Amino acid sequence: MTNLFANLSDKEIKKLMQVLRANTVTYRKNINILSNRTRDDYIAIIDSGSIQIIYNDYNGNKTIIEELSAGEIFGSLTYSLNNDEITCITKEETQITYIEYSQITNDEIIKSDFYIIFIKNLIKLLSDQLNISNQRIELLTMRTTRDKILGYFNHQSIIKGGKTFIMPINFTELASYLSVDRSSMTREISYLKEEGFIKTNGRKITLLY
Amino acid sequence: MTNLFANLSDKEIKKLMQVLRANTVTYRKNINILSNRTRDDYIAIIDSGSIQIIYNDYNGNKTIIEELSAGEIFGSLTYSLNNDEITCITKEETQITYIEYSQITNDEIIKSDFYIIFIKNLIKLLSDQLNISNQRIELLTMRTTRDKILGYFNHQSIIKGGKTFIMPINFTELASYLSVDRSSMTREISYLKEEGFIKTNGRKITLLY
DNA sequence: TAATAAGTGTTGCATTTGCAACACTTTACA
DNA sequence: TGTAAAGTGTTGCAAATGCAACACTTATTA
Repeated sequence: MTNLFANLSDKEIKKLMQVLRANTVTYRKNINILSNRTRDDYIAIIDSGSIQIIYNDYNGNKTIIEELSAGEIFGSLTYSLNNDEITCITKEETQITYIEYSQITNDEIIKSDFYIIFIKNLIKLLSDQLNISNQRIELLTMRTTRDKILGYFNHQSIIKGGKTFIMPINFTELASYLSVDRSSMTREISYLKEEGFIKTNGRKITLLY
Repeated sequence: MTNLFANLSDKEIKKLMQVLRANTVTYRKNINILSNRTRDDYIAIIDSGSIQIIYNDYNGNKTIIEELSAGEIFGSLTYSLNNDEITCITKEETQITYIEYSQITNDEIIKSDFYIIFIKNLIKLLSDQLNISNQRIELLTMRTTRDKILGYFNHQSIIKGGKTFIMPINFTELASYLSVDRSSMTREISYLKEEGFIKTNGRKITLLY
């Protein structure tokens, strides 16, 4: 279950959902989930499955900006979704819970015992998402593919606490995350290996500097 | 004053700051404001002035990731600042208010009348910042300089509600925002003008498509 | 387990881009 | 108001990158 409900019992979660007037929808694969929603402010929580956030170009090109999976949130709190340049497509069967933004301070919930916990969870969730976005900006602003790769590896190394670590995503996904051509990225990684900066074995990376 | 205190009277703001145990610091120009802070979670609000968030490369290069000015927030809620790769430098004399994250749910503030307003403001602020970050990611993930420029112009056009608009930043700042070489960007804009996609007059842009 | 899909690594080539070095204009401020 | 600083536009060139087209390996699943 998502962090929005951390430190709450099943019973409290059930109550919370009710008080928040949350509603849950299940979508099949490849559904544009925003097509028939209103423009009101809302929070969408991915209960299960995953979605892609796609930018539609002025001349029909599509760019995958981001992939979100279970536990993550999106909606007007995280994206300006009120234009037709952005679409959200389910990658698989996906269950989503919607909460109207205005409900998070309704009279009933304010009085409840677990309101502070819920608010803290929401702030934490937004904050985490912001950290994730800013982390990615940090990499995307780097000039060269080499810098992006090393920037990513470096960050992983810090997180995992060692010069050797296992990448949490595959190389195809990494290329997409860094927004570079996959084959160019592979080429650059080969150079890095030749020049003795790194060693790789599948997703296992070792920094040699 | 920042949005964190929207819909609150001066008196309430003063009380709030006190209850939150907020403290305000003024820095001179070119000061590394994180150098002597603890690693605890905190929110930093820029009261006046501006700062740059800078990434320090593995071999000494510096990349300006972002510039923040009055009213904006940063801190552990928005950036992972607990490593020495990131530094925050004041661009001018800058006043910053710090609030410990743990204080936002302390016993005293929870009981206050204006707590709900404060919480809504905080969530709004985080949410706005997240929208700004995600908006930038949308542009940074685009393949070519041309796409980034048109993506930016397009977005401005939507915000301003017309094919003609005034850019809120200058071209040098735009190049930095899109993370492309300024001269390459100027070249690409020239091509766009030649090919009849756009017209420019200083910061006034007109889309012709 | 056979067949299909997804992921990886390589390479040639054209294009895009960054870099450097200009000249020129506009803005800031002592 | 004069001078320095900041911003703009241009261009040649080298380097980096995207694209396309492969072959090959590793999952996935009917």
